[in-house]
Amino acid sequence: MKITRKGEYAMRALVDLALHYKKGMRQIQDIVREEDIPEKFLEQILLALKNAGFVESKRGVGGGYFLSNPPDKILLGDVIRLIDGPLAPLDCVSKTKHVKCPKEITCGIHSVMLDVSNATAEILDHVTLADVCNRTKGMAERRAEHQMYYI
Amino acid sequence: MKITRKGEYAMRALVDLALHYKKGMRQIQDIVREEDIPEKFLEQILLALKNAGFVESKRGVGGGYFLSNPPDKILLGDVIRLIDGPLAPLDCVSKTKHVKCPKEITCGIHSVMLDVSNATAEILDHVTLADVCNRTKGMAERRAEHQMYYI
DNA sequence: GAAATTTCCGATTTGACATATAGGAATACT
DNA sequence: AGTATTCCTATATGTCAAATCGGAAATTTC
Ligand code: FES
Ligand code: FES
Repeated sequence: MKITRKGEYAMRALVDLALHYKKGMRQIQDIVREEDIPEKFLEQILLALKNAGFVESKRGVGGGYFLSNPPDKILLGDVIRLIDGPLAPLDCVSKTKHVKCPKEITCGIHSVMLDVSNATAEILDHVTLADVCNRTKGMAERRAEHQMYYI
Repeated sequence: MKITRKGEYAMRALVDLALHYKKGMRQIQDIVREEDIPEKFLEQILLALKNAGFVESKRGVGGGYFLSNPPDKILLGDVIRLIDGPLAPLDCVSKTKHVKCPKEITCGIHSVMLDVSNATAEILDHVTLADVCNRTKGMAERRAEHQMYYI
């Protein structure tokens, strides 16, 4: 699983929306300013996220985007699967797999990559947008504490 | 970390060499026949593996390739890093990283991806070529047992 | 020492895909 | 009507994966 810019932008945008959950609409421009993402590219991404049901939107003046569900109900793994495809590092390990290795049934490499794939999914399918926000907050606080020693 | 064909071929070739460790030279043609890999492509790959010290070679009649070290001393993680680059799913998490997220220092996504990266490395930096061979053997045996019920 | 075999090495090709950008249509508010 | 905002499709651009080509260098064999 390689996470592309598109996937990274999608996650960053969703985290941004999570931080503003239940605080009204959030417009593309707002997210662009906050996250430094190419506007037209983000437009495409939000559209995909909308079609997949992660976010909803409203057009016209005062419109914008907002999460369809609470941040603690959105798994990072699902976002990545939508934007960047399977979590598995090798196609032969993912569901929509093509047989590539001539001896797949007894392929040790396949077996190892299955382990990797499961370990990755185990993490990404348990981390929610809310968790990401909390991590960010925790890191910022711990950093602030450290700063205090130098005041 | 996305594993490319090149990386997959590299691993398959090394496993093939591991299975013939201390049994003399193994020529490109032999590996091609056994593993169904494009010959000229495999040539490039073996050359890279040789320059990195994983294999050694001998030219001319009766020449070929062989592992520089015993199969239980070669880690899958090192092979993948050489051929396909960092194990991390995002560049900002790898050593040779470029700052991409504007708030990297307190980025929750970064933190999660670091976990993923570490989990992946934990597996791939403990699996050797010998382990892969054993897994293959184990799978084949278990499969053979199953077959017996149908005889 | 000529011929056959095998690895070594750089250049080139091809197609796919990542990363956008452009331009306008549709919708909603004032 | 006019403005703001999302929606949608098409197009451009560059990079890289995946291979192919052609010959040079080394080694053995005869
Ligand atoms: S089955 Fe995927 S590498 Fe063998
Ligand atoms: S630091 Fe990599 S996504 Fe934020």
